[in-house]
Amino acid sequence: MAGQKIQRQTGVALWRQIADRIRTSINHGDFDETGMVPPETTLALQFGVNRHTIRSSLAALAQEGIVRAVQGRGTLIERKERLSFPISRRTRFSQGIGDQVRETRSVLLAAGEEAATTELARQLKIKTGAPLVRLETLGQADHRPVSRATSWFPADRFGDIAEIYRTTGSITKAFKELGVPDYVRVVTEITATHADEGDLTDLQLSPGAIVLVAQALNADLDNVPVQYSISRFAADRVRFTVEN
Amino acid sequence: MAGQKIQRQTGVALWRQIADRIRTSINHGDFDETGMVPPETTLALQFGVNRHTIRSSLAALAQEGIVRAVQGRGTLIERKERLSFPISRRTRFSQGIGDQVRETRSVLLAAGEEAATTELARQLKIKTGAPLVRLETLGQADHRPVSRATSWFPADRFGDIAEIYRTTGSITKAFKELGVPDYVRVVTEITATHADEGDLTDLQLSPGAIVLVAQALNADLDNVPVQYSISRFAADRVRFTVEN
DNA sequence: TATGGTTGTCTATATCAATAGACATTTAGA
DNA sequence: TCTAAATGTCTATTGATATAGACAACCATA
Repeated sequence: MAGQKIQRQTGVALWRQIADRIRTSINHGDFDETGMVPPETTLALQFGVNRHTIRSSLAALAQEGIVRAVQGRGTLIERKERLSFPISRRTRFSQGIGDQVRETRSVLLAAGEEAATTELARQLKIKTGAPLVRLETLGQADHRPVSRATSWFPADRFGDIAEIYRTTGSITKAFKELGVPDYVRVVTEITATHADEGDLTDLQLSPGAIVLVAQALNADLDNVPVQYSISRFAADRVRFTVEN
Repeated sequence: MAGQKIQRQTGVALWRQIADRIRTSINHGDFDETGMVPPETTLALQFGVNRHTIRSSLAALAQEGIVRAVQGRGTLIERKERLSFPISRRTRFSQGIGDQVRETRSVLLAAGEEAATTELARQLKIKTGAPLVRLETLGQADHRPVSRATSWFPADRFGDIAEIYRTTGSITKAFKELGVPDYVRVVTEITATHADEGDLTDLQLSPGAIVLVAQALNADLDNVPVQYSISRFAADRVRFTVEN
């Protein structure tokens, strides 16, 4: 556990800061030898806070299913994971993390049609107001939610993509059926922010958590934009890897 | 302002959540027409909180120099910025954002020698314990801190890099003097976390802020690793752009 | 100069966050 | 079976967070 001090009177409660730090340490493998978090009294000493504050932190982590406290023994680590998510010209959800998990799945949350806003039109190189298909999807790895994405497709070429996606569960396959045998990632923009209400429910996050936001543009092999998407990842579960 | 509700009893104070949201809206250009933040009473109504809570949020933003309240008129937007930071095979700090700001600068905070840890040795493809030069640098754009980085270089090839960097203020130039005419980014890992104490001081962040963390490996044209670095960016000031 | 809209300041109250201490309960191992 | 070490529970107190209401001070403008 790095010796960074925690911040007081910042609008972020100590128990939350400490919970975030312990979660990071778990993901980093700091406690792999024992498979347990250090005793509450030890942590309280390390962080310079009261034991009750540590208990609040561990309670939050237990709520997330990351640790489990056993009276008399200690606090066991139940789960640790931070998926490495490659971002490259050939970025696809399932491919990159396929070797890190047993099963990846993509679920359609919602679908609909809407007119292109100025921003979406600029990205997809179409006219403002042109019809778009919007898909809301949830990416899962081993039945754990990892990302939630909103994607827009030009409706003239991909009017039926929602239905095809619903049956195949794959954007790549849907594209193939609609005459796009292959596509590439043109650009990805990455930002970070606090989790909103949708993130909390869809990604099963605890409030105050951080999400990584990736805005991506995909194009077919003729360099014509086919998909613009905004994906939100649980920051403590993934890591983006940019291979150049 | 997006209609996301704010979270109560999460360990993150309401005033901080709201401050983050307002800052994002400012950066997004939501208030560009008036150049002002909506009145406190309006914001209180929108977020469903007391006016005093909004005042706490605006006070925090004023502390950051983002807004300035004027009695009788309203709260003026003083500054908005979110630099787009390209990540590519030829990523350098100054080049990518050069057209977005008037001046970029890099300052040496500290330098020293240390032995390679297992992790650093693996990245740089050298032996564990081999001597490394460590540089702590601060990247600035128009005199505003944007990123703080820790870099490691194999000492056998780059033993004098600290001194050369101190005079030139450029890694690229230092490499050139040491016989590396060109170098490329091999891989970049991107994560996000809360700001630590060093971030607060060096990046002039308010506590609880988010930082984007980029761990990067650079290699020379023979594909020999020359630099491993961990950079921390103020998440509300930058956006990573991955061109593929 | 009168008015409406805005920020600034004050008091009061309730709840959350954090500390402090004491003791019970459970487990593993000597 | 005793003991040490760990988590579980309880009470009490302090400071930060949030709400509520009232009013002052200031600005732009009709």
